[in-house]
Amino acid sequence: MVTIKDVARLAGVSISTVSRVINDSKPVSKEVREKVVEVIKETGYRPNDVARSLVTRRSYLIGVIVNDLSSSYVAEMVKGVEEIGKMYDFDILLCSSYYDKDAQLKYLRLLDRKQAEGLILIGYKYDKEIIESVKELNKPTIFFTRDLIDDTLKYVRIDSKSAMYEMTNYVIKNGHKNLLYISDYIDKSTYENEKIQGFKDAANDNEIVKYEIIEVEGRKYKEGYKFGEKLSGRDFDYTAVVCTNDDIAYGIMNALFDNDIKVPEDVSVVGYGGYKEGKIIRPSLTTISEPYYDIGAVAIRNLIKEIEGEEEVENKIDLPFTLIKRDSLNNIKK
Amino acid sequence: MVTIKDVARLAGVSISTVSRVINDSKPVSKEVREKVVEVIKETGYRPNDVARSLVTRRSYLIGVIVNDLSSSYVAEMVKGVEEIGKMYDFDILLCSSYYDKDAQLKYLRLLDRKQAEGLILIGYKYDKEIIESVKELNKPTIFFTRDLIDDTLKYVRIDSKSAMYEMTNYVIKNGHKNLLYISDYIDKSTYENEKIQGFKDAANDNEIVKYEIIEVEGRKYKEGYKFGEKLSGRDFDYTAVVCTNDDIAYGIMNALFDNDIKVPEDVSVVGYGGYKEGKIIRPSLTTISEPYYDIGAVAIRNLIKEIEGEEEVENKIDLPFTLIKRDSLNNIKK
DNA sequence: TTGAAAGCGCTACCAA
DNA sequence: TTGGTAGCGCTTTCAA
Repeated sequence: MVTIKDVARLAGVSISTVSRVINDSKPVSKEVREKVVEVIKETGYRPNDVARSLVTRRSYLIGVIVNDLSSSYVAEMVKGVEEIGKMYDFDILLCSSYYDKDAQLKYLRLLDRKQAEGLILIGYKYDKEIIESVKELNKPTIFFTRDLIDDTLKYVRIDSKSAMYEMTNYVIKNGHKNLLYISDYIDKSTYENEKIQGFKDAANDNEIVKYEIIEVEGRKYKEGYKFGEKLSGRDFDYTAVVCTNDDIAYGIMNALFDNDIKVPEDVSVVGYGGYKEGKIIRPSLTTISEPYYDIGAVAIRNLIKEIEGEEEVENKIDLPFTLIKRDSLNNIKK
Repeated sequence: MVTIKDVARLAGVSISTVSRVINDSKPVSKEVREKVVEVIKETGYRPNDVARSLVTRRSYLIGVIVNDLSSSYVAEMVKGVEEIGKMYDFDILLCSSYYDKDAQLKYLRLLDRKQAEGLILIGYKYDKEIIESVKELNKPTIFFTRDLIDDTLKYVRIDSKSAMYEMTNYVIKNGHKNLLYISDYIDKSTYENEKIQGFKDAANDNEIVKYEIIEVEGRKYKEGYKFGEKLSGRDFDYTAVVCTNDDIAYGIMNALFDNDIKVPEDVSVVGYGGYKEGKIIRPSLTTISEPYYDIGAVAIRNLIKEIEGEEEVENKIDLPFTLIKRDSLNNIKK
């Protein structure tokens, strides 16, 4: 391994000079610079960022803790984080905790020891202990989570109340008067509460609309499917099912399909999230698209701003959603 | 920021002693150890891994370069890499190149400067220049790619020839005698060549089977859909379509569905890959499952073995595939 | 414009 | 069992 010392010796200059040409930090005479550059080329010298980090106290590392990278929306967010991070010469240290609090704590410590300059936490909800640890670290941190329990933290988020309001309204405009809302956890996360509120508001704004809210245990495809089977087995007069997320919607749609109930002819189903599968599944899913890539991108952009001390950064950043109109919702207006 | 020096001073010992208790590297008397531990607790001291790296010449960093994290199979592999890596105290530096050669080169240099101890490259195919750069770095490296152009490199892979043989055979066993194989790039990657060979072998082993091979431009859903539409528009007498990957299969199935051609009643479709969507789509997709998580896990496990100099590691690691029998293939044997 | 030297926070050697 | 110290590879003063 060739070091700055070797280059200096071979070029017949001091290491200070070599440092100057590498970093372009101070004037160096043309001849000397050329000589140094030549030696660097010949030797294939590459500066050691670890040593550099030690003295500059900059790591250009940002720690990202996720629960599960195999959720497509998480991967999409991480992609946004990574790509925009690289634009500003920051690198991503990836940690996946698989919903385990102890793992999250461990990674927090790890990221601190590795001198990460900022943190991005992407997860369903965070324990108070995690929040405390994050605060202790005293590093720029941005959360993306479904449960906003601390107002002093920085979040990137979607206005899910408005989103669900708009979706519900769209369903009603399509002639639906008897709605079923499928929730994952009622009253256990701020995000879900907001969605339910948006749903209720839209329903209540229209007096002839009846609705019911049912909680399923979990928020994955499997639980959606299970509920869909239950629903198939009994008489119901809902004309539309509004799901709190796409995974549940897929599950319900498939269970209905497998039980010969036609979507959207017999009953409409809409989702929330805008996962990739929504356009592949048949009928394609009407849903709210959350801009996951952008969420990641905006999160890291703001984090870097804060790291660089550029300016005061917003604590809460709201990103726009999109209503994606596809085929799983029937227009039943006569 | 509290350093080892502060701890030493506060505990009234030398920094060597503090180092010893942190690392448990040499015997320290009980009383002294307790004192030091106490000071560490009080001050919240955390060792600086950057400084440690500099002197130990270990970074415990592994660089992972991918093309696109939003491919579900890539995310799945990275998840395997990350989780198993963490088990051995290695961290993942994530770089996503979006199919750009220059970005790949840049990340190779970056990872070198950051003192990454090993590299995992996940990509469709690699340019010779990339291969050269990788070799120059002289770091343990493992590839997962569709094009195995250099025998001296280390790969983790699937025996795709056998996999496609088995799939084709299974299709034939279900009574299909007129097959269409959809390839992405004929003769442009070793992996695709192997698949085609497996397909041909299976078809040729059975004299009454006719087949045709068609190349579509690209390997995504979109191209599959385009081809599916073309296919719908004309008369064909294939009874089964064997696709080189799941994305193309989804595209074809949906195009057929949208054109009122029923899968599998009118024509069967099978895929290759085992992406997550395959079990959500209706009819669910018969396909070959490649164990992406395991590929990542095995890759990093072997990389770490090599880094630790534990033993001689295999150059080529073949991982088992699984034939997933689902609903998109019809049994038409009479 | 250049060089010498201090020092970033730590490990590991040698001596006591 | 402990402490002193050299040094990892680099940046950055300070002086020349």
